[in-house]
Amino acid sequence: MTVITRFAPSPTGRLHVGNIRTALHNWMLARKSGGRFLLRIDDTDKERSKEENVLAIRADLAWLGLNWDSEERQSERFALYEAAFDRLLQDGRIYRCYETAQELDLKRKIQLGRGLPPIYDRTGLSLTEADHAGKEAEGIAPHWRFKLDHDTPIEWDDGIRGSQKFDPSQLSDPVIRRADGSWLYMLPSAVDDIDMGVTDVLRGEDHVSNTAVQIQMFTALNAAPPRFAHEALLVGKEGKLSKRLGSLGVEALRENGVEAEAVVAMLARLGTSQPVEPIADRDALLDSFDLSTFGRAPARFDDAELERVNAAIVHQLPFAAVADRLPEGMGEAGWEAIRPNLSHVAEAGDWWRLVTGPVEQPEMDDETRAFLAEALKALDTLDWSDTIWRDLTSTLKDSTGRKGKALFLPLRQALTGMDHGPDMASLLPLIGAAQARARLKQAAA
RNA sequence: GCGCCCUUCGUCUAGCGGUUAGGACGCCGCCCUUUCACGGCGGUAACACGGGUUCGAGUCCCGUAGGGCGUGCCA
Repeated sequence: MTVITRFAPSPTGRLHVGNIRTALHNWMLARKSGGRFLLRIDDTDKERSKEENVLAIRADLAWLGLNWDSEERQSERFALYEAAFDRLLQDGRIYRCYETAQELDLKRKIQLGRGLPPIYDRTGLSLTEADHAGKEAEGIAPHWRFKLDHDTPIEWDDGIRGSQKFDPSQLSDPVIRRADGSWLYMLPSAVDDIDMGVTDVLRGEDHVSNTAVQIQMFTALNAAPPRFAHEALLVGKEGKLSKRLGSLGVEALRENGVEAEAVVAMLARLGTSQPVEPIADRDALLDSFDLSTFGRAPARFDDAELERVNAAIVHQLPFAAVADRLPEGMGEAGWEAIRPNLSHVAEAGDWWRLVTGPVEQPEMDDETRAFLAEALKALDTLDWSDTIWRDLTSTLKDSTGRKGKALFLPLRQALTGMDHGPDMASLLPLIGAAQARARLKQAAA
């Protein structure tokens, strides 16, 4: 059977590392077996859903290379939810309630005060038709709850957490629809998973009790539940990295010059028993993807580690992958000479300036200037080639007797203006004969 | 408060009754490099605590401490 997974963000904000990780794992789960990966925009909440966020979510996923096979929007699927709602209503699995948010809050506080779990007391279930008529006469519309079947224990084999068991009587009947007719997450999600043929639901462990409830919804709708897997959440230094308070957004990562491949490589394996490695090859990552390697303890996300992975990824990037982000005129040879000194692609320009100039040379003493004049003369006797640095230094070594630092440091300083940087052997051919002469001349003067 | 999950080097983790407690990243050192970086090699470093069970416990049980999640007319 074809694996079908989905990523279902609500467009109430932008994606952050926690979201991305879940999206990535779902993408991997599908792609690994040639299955389908769906993007479902959970925008049932008109108030909080913003179109700009939908755009941003698409852009962020695209940037990460998490392509999706189809996109759906819950706001366009209300008819489906309506039908499921009617059916459940017919079957007596939905009932009307009238408590206000404040009343419910109070009830919970009282239960908590008594040391009891804050479970909805099902007052709505015992209302008579006369009660309902009375509310209607008062102009008070009901909100709706799904009635859990207390007699059937809930069980599933979680792809990460193993065997799970829930006693439905320890769960509140969830509100699935507000008085104004708008939908809450629970039912639409289950209905969509059925309708879209989702086979595997992989989400954060903050959803485990939702899964318990939704399994009863699947059953009530006469559908087989998908496979479920709940991954441990990521935590940061400050504590949790929740979807609400998430600090690290994709846009921030991008602005900081982090490569998409670095984000993917790190998030793919963080919290699994496989080491986080700078793997830029998606297929290699896919091959090693395995839910059984996922840990059950929250993993710490460290942005310093992401930076390290990023640097390692940058060192592997081929010229073609970055050509459009490099300074004007910087070819493949330039990229390969400079690449090992970078932690971000954007820094390429800083080093490239050593080639294009102008360079600012440090103060030289008389003796050094004399040596550089000697170097200029030596340069004129040599054929300019890719081995020019070696030719020049060995010639000077013989003629001046200088060696080591005394030999190469003045040359590096005169030629690049700096006392460290990329390998001179690959840099000097890029600087070119004319510029090299000009710089030596200037330094020797 | 209650429920579920979790706790092994600094970090991510392997381990599924008998191990010199393994790997990866970091860190330290060495090599390479006439610089820095890259790369190569080596080293450092851990079973949260207290009780059990057992010939034997990182591994099983109970408790304590600590952490995560849930307990929403959020998703």
